[in-house]
Amino acid sequence: MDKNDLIFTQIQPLLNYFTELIPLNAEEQHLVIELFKPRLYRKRQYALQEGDICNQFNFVVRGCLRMYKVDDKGNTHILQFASENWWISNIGSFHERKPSGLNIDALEDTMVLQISHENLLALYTQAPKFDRIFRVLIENNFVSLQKRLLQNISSTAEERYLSFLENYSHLSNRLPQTQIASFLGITPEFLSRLRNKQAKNS
Amino acid sequence: MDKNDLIFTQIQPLLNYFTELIPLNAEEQHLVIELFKPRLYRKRQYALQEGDICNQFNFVVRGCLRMYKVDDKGNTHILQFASENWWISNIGSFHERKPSGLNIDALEDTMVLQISHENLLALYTQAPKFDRIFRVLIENNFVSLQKRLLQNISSTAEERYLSFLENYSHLSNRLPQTQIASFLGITPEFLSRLRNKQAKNS
DNA sequence: AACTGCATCAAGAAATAGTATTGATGTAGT
DNA sequence: ACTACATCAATACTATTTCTTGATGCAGTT
Repeated sequence: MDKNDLIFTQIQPLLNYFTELIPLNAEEQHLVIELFKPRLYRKRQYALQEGDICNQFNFVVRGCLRMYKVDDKGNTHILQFASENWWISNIGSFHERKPSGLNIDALEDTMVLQISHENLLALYTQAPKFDRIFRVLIENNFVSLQKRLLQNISSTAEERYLSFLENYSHLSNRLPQTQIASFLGITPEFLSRLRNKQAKNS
Repeated sequence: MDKNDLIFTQIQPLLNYFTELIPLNAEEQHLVIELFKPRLYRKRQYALQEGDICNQFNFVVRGCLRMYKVDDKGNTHILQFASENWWISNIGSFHERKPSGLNIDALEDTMVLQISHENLLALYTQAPKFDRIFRVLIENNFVSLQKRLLQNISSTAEERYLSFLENYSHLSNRLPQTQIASFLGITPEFLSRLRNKQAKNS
C-alpha cells in the first residue's frame, strides 16, 4: 500500500462524516483531502499545551483524546473526550488566536485528521459550503456541552454516572476509571463505590 | 509560590550555566529570563519530529531527552542524550531552517528552557556576549561528538560500553538498556551479555 | 575449519508503572 | 444525625516495559 492509499483510507471517515451532513462534490472532496493532514498522537502526548495557541482543528479517526483544565490545586478536570468521529480543539484559542488555558492530550494512540487555522480559512473561502458544515458541527458540540453543564448543576454524581453510561457506552469500558471520574467531577474512589453499588443492585 | 517564582526557580540553572562560562550583567540576565521559555515534555513526547524544522534550542533543566535517526530499516540510532544542564537541538535544521532528518523525544518527563530561532537572533543582536557563549557551548558539543565518533570507529562494543560507563555514569542506571544499546550501536541482547560478563569479572 | 564478535528471533522472567478497591476518617449542607 | 461527597493510606491487581536466555546464523579473522 503506498502513501496515497494510506492517506485515502484514513480520510474516508472524514469524507463520510461531511457527506452525512451535506453531500460534497468532487472538488470539495479534493479540498478536504488536500487541506486535512493525518497525524498520529501517541498515548500521553499533547496535541495542545496550555499557553500555546491552538492552531489545529482535529477530527479523530481512531483512538481517544481529552481536553482538560488543570486548576490551581493541580487537579485536572476533563471537559471533553473525543473518540472516533468526534471533533476536538480549543475553539476559543483557535479562533481568537490567543494562548490556550486548556490542554489536549492522548489517552490512547490516536490518529487525527487536522486542519490548520490558515487552511481552514482557505477552505471557507474556496468552498463556502464548509461554513455551513462547520457551523452545524460546532452547534452539535455546543448542544452536547450545554447538556452536560445542565446535568452537572442538576444531578448527583450517581445520576451523572448513569447518564455517562448511556451517552458514552463505548467509552465506559475503554477508559480508565480515573479519567471517567475526572470527567464526572468526582474522585476515582467515589466512582469505584458507585460502580460497586450498581453491581449489587443488578 | 506564584508563577514568577516558579519560572525563576527553573531558570536559575541556566543562568548558572552561562555565568560559569562568562559572567552576565543584570541586563543580560534579564534578556535570558525574557527570551527562554520553560516547557515540559512528557515521556515519549516529541520535541522535534522528522520533517519539521527545528525551531528551538533546548536546555534541559531536569529529565532526559534523546536525539536519534530512524534508518530505512526502521532501526533507531541515538546520537545524543541530554540530561540536566545539557543542550540539545538539531543545529543543522535550526540554523539552515530546513526539515530535520532527526527526531528528538523525551525518555523521562523533562523540563527544558527553550529559545526560538527568532529570539536567539534577537538575543545575539541585543547582547553580543551570547555570540561567544553559544560558540563555546557549541564547541563543547562538537568536541564530545568528535570523541564519540572516534571511539566508534576504533573500539569494540565492550570498550564503548566501558567508556559510556565512565562518561555517563549518571545515566547508566537511569536509562533502560534498550536506549543505551541504541546509543552504543549494538542490540539490547548483546548489551545484556556484555553486562553479564562484566559482572562475572568483578 | 574453527573462533570471535556481533545480529536476529522467540519465549519467558522480572521489574515497574498504572489502575482499582477498600477502610478509616472528615466535612458541608440539609 | 444523615446524605453526598472528599481525602489519605494501604493493598491488590493488571498491563506494559524491560531484561535475560537460548538457539541459530553469518562475516571476517586466525
